[in-house]
Amino acid sequence: MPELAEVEFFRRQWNPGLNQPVRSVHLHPHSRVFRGTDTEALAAALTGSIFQHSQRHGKQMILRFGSRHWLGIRLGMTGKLRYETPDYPPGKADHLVLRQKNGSLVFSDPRQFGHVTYYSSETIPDTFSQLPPEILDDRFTFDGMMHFLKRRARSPIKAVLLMQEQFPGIGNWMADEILWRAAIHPAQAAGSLTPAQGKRLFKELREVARFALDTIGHNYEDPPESWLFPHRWKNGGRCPKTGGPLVRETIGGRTTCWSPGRQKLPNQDPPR
DNA sequence: TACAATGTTTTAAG
DNA sequence: CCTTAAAACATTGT
Repeated sequence: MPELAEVEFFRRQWNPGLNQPVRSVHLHPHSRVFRGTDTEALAAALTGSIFQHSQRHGKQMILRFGSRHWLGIRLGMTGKLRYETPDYPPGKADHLVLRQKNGSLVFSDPRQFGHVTYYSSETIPDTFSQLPPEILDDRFTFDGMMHFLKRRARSPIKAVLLMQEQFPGIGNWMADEILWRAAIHPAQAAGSLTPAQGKRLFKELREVARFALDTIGHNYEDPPESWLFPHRWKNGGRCPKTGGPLVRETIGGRTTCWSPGRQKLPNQDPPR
Protein backbone atom coordinates (compact mmCIF):
# COMPACT_ATOMS: atom_id res chain seq x y z
CA MET A 1 0.00 0.00 0.00
CA PRO A 2 2.37 2.70 1.11
CA GLU A 3 4.77 4.95 -0.78
CA LEU A 4 6.76 7.94 0.41
CA ALA A 5 3.98 10.04 1.92
CA GLU A 6 1.87 7.12 3.13
CA VAL A 7 4.88 5.77 5.01
CA GLU A 8 5.32 9.22 6.56
CA PHE A 9 1.66 9.17 7.59
CA PHE A 10 2.02 5.77 9.26
CA ARG A 11 5.24 6.81 10.99
CA ARG A 12 3.33 9.64 12.63
CA GLN A 13 0.67 7.28 13.91
CA TRP A 14 3.01 6.10 16.66
CA ASN A 15 3.93 9.65 17.78
CA PRO A 16 1.50 9.55 20.74
CA GLY A 17 3.78 6.90 22.24
CA LEU A 18 6.97 9.00 22.07
CA ASN A 19 8.85 9.52 25.36
CA GLN A 20 6.78 6.78 27.02
CA PRO A 21 8.16 3.47 28.27
CA VAL A 22 7.12 0.22 26.66
CA ARG A 23 5.57 -1.94 29.38
CA SER A 24 5.40 -5.16 27.40
CA VAL A 25 6.03 -6.53 23.93
CA HIS A 26 3.70 -8.91 22.13
CA LEU A 27 4.71 -10.56 18.88
CA HIS A 28 4.27 -13.67 16.74
CA PRO A 29 7.83 -15.08 16.96
CA HIS A 30 7.60 -17.00 13.69
CA SER A 31 5.85 -14.37 11.65
CA ARG A 32 7.50 -13.78 8.30
CA VAL A 33 7.85 -10.05 8.98
CA PHE A 34 10.62 -10.85 11.51
CA ARG A 35 12.67 -12.91 9.03
CA GLY A 36 16.35 -12.62 9.87
CA THR A 37 15.80 -10.92 13.23
CA ASP A 38 16.09 -12.26 16.79
CA THR A 39 12.58 -11.81 18.18
CA GLU A 40 13.60 -12.81 21.72
CA ALA A 41 16.29 -10.14 21.76
CA LEU A 42 13.82 -7.63 20.32
CA ALA A 43 11.24 -8.30 23.02
CA ALA A 44 13.81 -8.29 25.83
CA ALA A 45 15.42 -5.07 24.61
CA LEU A 46 12.25 -3.06 24.15
CA THR A 47 10.53 -4.14 27.37
CA GLY A 48 10.93 -1.23 29.78
CA SER A 49 12.67 1.01 27.24
CA ILE A 50 11.47 4.46 26.24
CA PHE A 51 10.31 5.14 22.66
CA GLN A 52 12.71 7.98 21.86
CA HIS A 53 12.46 8.91 18.22
CA SER A 54 11.42 7.86 14.72
CA GLN A 55 12.47 8.93 11.27
CA ARG A 56 11.76 7.95 7.68
CA HIS A 57 13.95 7.71 4.60
CA GLY A 58 12.14 6.80 1.38
CA LYS A 59 9.86 3.93 2.34
CA GLN A 60 12.02 2.89 5.29
CA MET A 61 11.62 3.80 8.94
CA ILE A 62 13.99 3.59 11.88
CA LEU A 63 12.82 3.92 15.50
CA ARG A 64 15.02 4.34 18.55
CA PHE A 65 14.19 2.84 21.95
CA GLY A 66 16.23 3.50 25.08
CA SER A 67 19.88 4.32 24.42
CA ARG A 68 20.93 1.47 22.13
CA HIS A 69 17.88 -0.24 20.65
CA TRP A 70 16.56 0.31 17.12
CA LEU A 71 13.68 -1.05 15.07
CA GLY A 72 13.88 -0.88 11.30
CA ILE A 73 10.43 -1.10 9.72
CA ARG A 74 9.35 -1.48 6.10
CA LEU A 75 5.65 -1.72 5.34
CA GLY A 76 5.73 -3.77 2.14
CA MET A 77 2.42 -3.80 0.28
CA THR A 78 -0.05 -3.95 3.16
CA GLY A 79 1.80 -2.88 6.30
CA LYS A 80 0.36 -0.25 8.67
CA LEU A 81 1.22 1.39 11.97
CA ARG A 82 -1.70 2.20 14.28
CA TYR A 83 -2.14 3.58 17.77
CA GLU A 84 -4.76 1.63 19.74
CA THR A 85 -6.09 1.48 23.28
CA PRO A 86 -3.87 0.05 26.06
CA ASP A 87 -5.85 -3.21 26.15
CA TYR A 88 -6.39 -3.54 22.39
CA PRO A 89 -6.71 -7.25 21.53
CA PRO A 90 -4.31 -8.11 18.68
CA GLY A 91 -5.86 -9.46 15.49
CA LYS A 92 -4.48 -12.06 13.12
CA ALA A 93 -2.39 -9.58 11.11
CA ASP A 94 -1.07 -7.64 14.14
CA HIS A 95 2.47 -9.03 14.26
CA LEU A 96 3.92 -6.60 16.80
CA VAL A 97 2.19 -4.80 19.68
CA LEU A 98 4.09 -2.53 22.08
CA ARG A 99 2.03 -1.88 25.21
CA GLN A 100 2.32 1.48 26.91
CA LYS A 101 0.42 3.10 29.77
CA ASN A 102 -1.82 5.17 27.52
CA GLY A 103 -1.99 3.08 24.35
CA SER A 104 -0.68 0.28 22.15
CA LEU A 105 1.69 0.69 19.21
CA VAL A 106 0.53 -1.83 16.60
CA PHE A 107 2.28 -3.03 13.45
CA SER A 108 -0.05 -4.97 11.16
CA ASP A 109 0.57 -6.53 7.77
CA PRO A 110 -1.77 -9.18 6.33
CA ARG A 111 0.45 -10.01 3.36
CA GLN A 112 3.67 -10.02 5.36
CA PHE A 113 5.82 -8.45 2.67
CA GLY A 114 6.78 -5.90 5.33
CA HIS A 115 9.85 -6.32 7.51
CA VAL A 116 10.71 -5.56 11.14
CA THR A 117 14.40 -5.74 12.09
CA TYR A 118 15.97 -5.27 15.51
CA TYR A 119 19.41 -3.66 15.86
CA SER A 120 21.50 -3.12 18.97
CA SER A 121 24.03 -0.28 18.70
CA GLU A 122 24.97 3.03 20.24
CA THR A 123 24.51 4.85 16.94
CA ILE A 124 22.01 4.62 14.11
CA PRO A 125 22.61 1.43 12.04
CA ASP A 126 24.72 1.90 8.90
CA THR A 127 22.06 0.23 6.78
CA PHE A 128 19.91 3.28 7.48
CA SER A 129 22.41 6.14 7.61
CA GLN A 130 24.06 5.02 4.35
CA LEU A 131 20.89 5.17 2.23
CA PRO A 132 21.07 7.18 -1.01
CA PRO A 133 19.78 10.78 -0.94
CA GLU A 134 16.05 11.38 -0.91
CA ILE A 135 14.32 13.15 -3.82
CA LEU A 136 14.02 16.43 -1.88
CA ASP A 137 17.61 16.37 -0.60
CA ASP A 138 20.08 18.81 -2.20
CA ARG A 139 22.35 15.84 -2.82
CA PHE A 140 19.73 14.41 -5.20
CA THR A 141 21.01 16.03 -8.38
CA PHE A 142 19.98 16.23 -12.03
CA ASP A 143 23.36 14.92 -13.16
CA GLY A 144 23.21 12.02 -10.75
CA MET A 145 19.74 11.12 -11.99
CA MET A 146 20.72 11.27 -15.67
CA HIS A 147 23.78 9.12 -15.00
CA PHE A 148 21.53 6.51 -13.39
CA LEU A 149 19.14 6.58 -16.37
CA LYS A 150 22.08 5.92 -18.71
CA ARG A 151 23.08 2.91 -16.63
CA ARG A 152 19.54 1.54 -17.10
CA ALA A 153 19.34 2.69 -20.72
CA ARG A 154 17.23 -0.15 -22.12
CA SER A 155 14.73 -0.42 -19.28
CA PRO A 156 11.39 1.37 -19.49
CA ILE A 157 11.53 4.64 -17.54
CA LYS A 158 8.59 3.43 -15.44
CA ALA A 159 10.62 0.48 -14.14
CA VAL A 160 13.62 2.71 -13.42
CA LEU A 161 11.58 5.16 -11.34
CA LEU A 162 10.64 2.28 -9.03
CA MET A 163 14.30 1.56 -8.17
CA GLN A 164 14.77 2.60 -4.57
CA GLU A 165 18.56 2.91 -4.87
CA GLN A 166 18.04 6.07 -6.93
CA PHE A 167 14.45 7.14 -6.21
CA PRO A 168 13.76 6.44 -2.51
CA GLY A 169 10.05 6.47 -1.76
CA ILE A 170 8.76 6.35 -5.33
CA GLY A 171 6.14 3.63 -5.84
CA ASN A 172 3.62 2.66 -8.46
CA TRP A 173 1.18 5.56 -8.21
CA MET A 174 3.87 8.23 -7.81
CA ALA A 175 5.80 6.95 -10.83
CA ASP A 176 2.66 7.10 -12.99
CA GLU A 177 1.78 10.56 -11.66
CA ILE A 178 5.26 11.93 -12.34
CA LEU A 179 5.47 10.54 -15.90
CA TRP A 180 2.00 11.84 -16.68
CA ARG A 181 2.89 15.35 -15.50
CA ALA A 182 6.19 15.26 -17.38
CA ALA A 183 4.41 13.97 -20.53
CA ILE A 184 6.74 10.98 -20.87
CA HIS A 185 5.48 7.60 -22.06
CA PRO A 186 6.14 4.99 -19.32
CA ALA A 187 7.59 2.52 -21.84
CA GLN A 188 10.16 4.94 -23.25
CA ALA A 189 13.70 3.60 -22.76
CA ALA A 190 15.36 5.37 -19.83
CA GLY A 191 18.52 6.02 -21.84
CA SER A 192 16.59 7.73 -24.64
CA LEU A 193 15.21 10.65 -22.63
CA THR A 194 16.21 13.99 -24.10
CA PRO A 195 17.76 16.61 -21.79
CA ALA A 196 14.44 18.47 -21.91
CA GLN A 197 12.56 15.34 -20.83
CA GLY A 198 15.11 14.80 -18.08
CA LYS A 199 14.57 18.33 -16.82
CA ARG A 200 10.81 17.83 -16.72
CA LEU A 201 11.20 14.49 -14.98
CA PHE A 202 13.49 16.00 -12.35
CA LYS A 203 11.10 18.88 -11.70
CA GLU A 204 7.98 16.72 -11.41
CA LEU A 205 9.74 14.19 -9.17
CA ARG A 206 10.37 16.95 -6.66
CA GLU A 207 6.97 18.58 -6.97
CA VAL A 208 5.01 15.35 -6.54
CA ALA A 209 7.17 14.30 -3.58
CA ARG A 210 6.79 17.70 -1.91
CA PHE A 211 3.04 17.92 -2.40
CA ALA A 212 2.44 14.33 -1.29
CA LEU A 213 4.45 14.78 1.91
CA ASP A 214 2.64 18.04 2.70
CA THR A 215 -0.82 16.53 2.25
CA ILE A 216 -1.02 12.72 2.39
CA GLY A 217 1.87 12.61 4.86
CA HIS A 218 -0.29 14.44 7.38
CA ASN A 219 -3.81 13.13 6.91
CA TYR A 220 -3.86 10.52 4.12
CA GLU A 221 -6.14 12.67 2.02
CA ASP A 222 -6.30 11.73 -1.67
CA PRO A 223 -4.63 14.03 -4.21
CA PRO A 224 -7.06 16.41 -6.01
CA GLU A 225 -9.17 15.63 -9.08
CA SER A 226 -6.70 17.57 -11.22
CA TRP A 227 -4.14 14.78 -10.63
CA LEU A 228 -4.01 11.44 -12.40
CA PHE A 229 -4.35 9.63 -9.08
CA PRO A 230 -8.18 9.72 -8.64
CA HIS A 231 -8.72 8.53 -12.22
CA ARG A 232 -6.09 5.87 -12.74
CA TRP A 233 -7.96 2.83 -11.40
CA LYS A 234 -11.38 3.72 -12.79
CA ASN A 235 -12.53 1.80 -15.83
CA GLY A 236 -13.29 4.40 -18.46
CA GLY A 237 -11.24 6.96 -16.54
CA ARG A 238 -10.35 10.12 -18.42
CA CYS A 239 -7.23 12.25 -18.44
CA PRO A 240 -7.81 15.45 -16.44
CA LYS A 241 -5.55 17.36 -18.83
CA THR A 242 -6.71 16.16 -22.25
CA GLY A 243 -10.14 14.72 -21.51
CA GLY A 244 -9.06 11.69 -23.53
CA PRO A 245 -9.18 8.07 -22.38
CA LEU A 246 -6.59 6.58 -20.05
CA VAL A 247 -4.87 3.28 -20.76
CA ARG A 248 -3.69 0.56 -18.36
CA GLU A 249 -1.05 -2.02 -19.19
CA THR A 250 1.73 -3.89 -17.42
CA ILE A 251 5.07 -2.08 -17.84
CA GLY A 252 8.13 -2.95 -15.82
CA GLY A 253 6.15 -5.70 -14.12
CA ARG A 254 3.53 -3.36 -12.66
CA THR A 255 0.14 -2.15 -13.81
CA THR A 256 0.76 1.25 -15.34
CA CYS A 257 -1.73 3.97 -16.27
CA TRP A 258 -1.05 6.71 -18.77
CA SER A 259 -2.73 9.18 -21.09
CA PRO A 260 -1.87 8.30 -24.72
CA GLY A 261 -2.96 11.72 -25.91
CA ARG A 262 -0.30 13.31 -23.74
CA GLN A 263 2.42 10.69 -23.29
CA LYS A 264 3.80 9.50 -26.62
CA LEU A 265 6.70 7.24 -27.51
CA PRO A 266 9.34 9.01 -29.62
CA ASN A 267 9.36 7.96 -33.26
CA GLN A 268 12.12 5.44 -33.63
CA ASP A 269 11.57 3.86 -37.01
CA PRO A 270 9.30 6.01 -39.14
CA PRO A 271 7.62 3.95 -41.90
CA ARG A 272 9.32 4.23 -45.28
C1' DT B 1 -12.53 -19.12 -10.21
C1' DA B 2 -8.89 -16.49 -11.62
C1' DC B 3 -6.55 -12.49 -11.13
C1' DA B 4 -4.71 -8.33 -9.27
C1' DA B 5 -3.03 -5.56 -5.35
C1' DT B 6 0.58 2.10 -3.58
C1' DG B 7 6.79 -3.83 -2.71
C1' DT B 8 11.13 -5.98 -2.45
C1' DT B 9 14.15 -10.08 -3.20
C1' DT B 10 15.79 -13.97 -5.68
C1' DT B 11 16.77 -16.37 -9.82
C1' DA B 12 18.05 -16.82 -14.46
C1' DA B 13 19.37 -15.30 -18.91
C1' DG B 14 21.86 -12.35 -21.96
C1' DC C 1 30.75 -8.18 -12.99
C1' DC C 2 26.56 -5.75 -15.20
C1' DT C 3 21.75 -5.23 -16.92
C1' DT C 4 17.15 -6.94 -17.58
C1' DA C 5 12.96 -9.69 -17.01
C1' DA C 6 10.29 -12.80 -14.54
C1' DA C 7 9.03 -15.43 -10.63
C1' DA C 8 8.39 -15.73 -5.78
C1' DC C 9 6.77 -14.28 -1.42
C1' DA C 10 1.24 -14.58 1.50
C1' DT C 11 -3.24 -12.81 1.96
C1' DT C 12 -7.47 -10.59 0.72
C1' DG C 13 -10.88 -8.79 -2.22
C1' DT C 14 -13.31 -8.39 -6.69
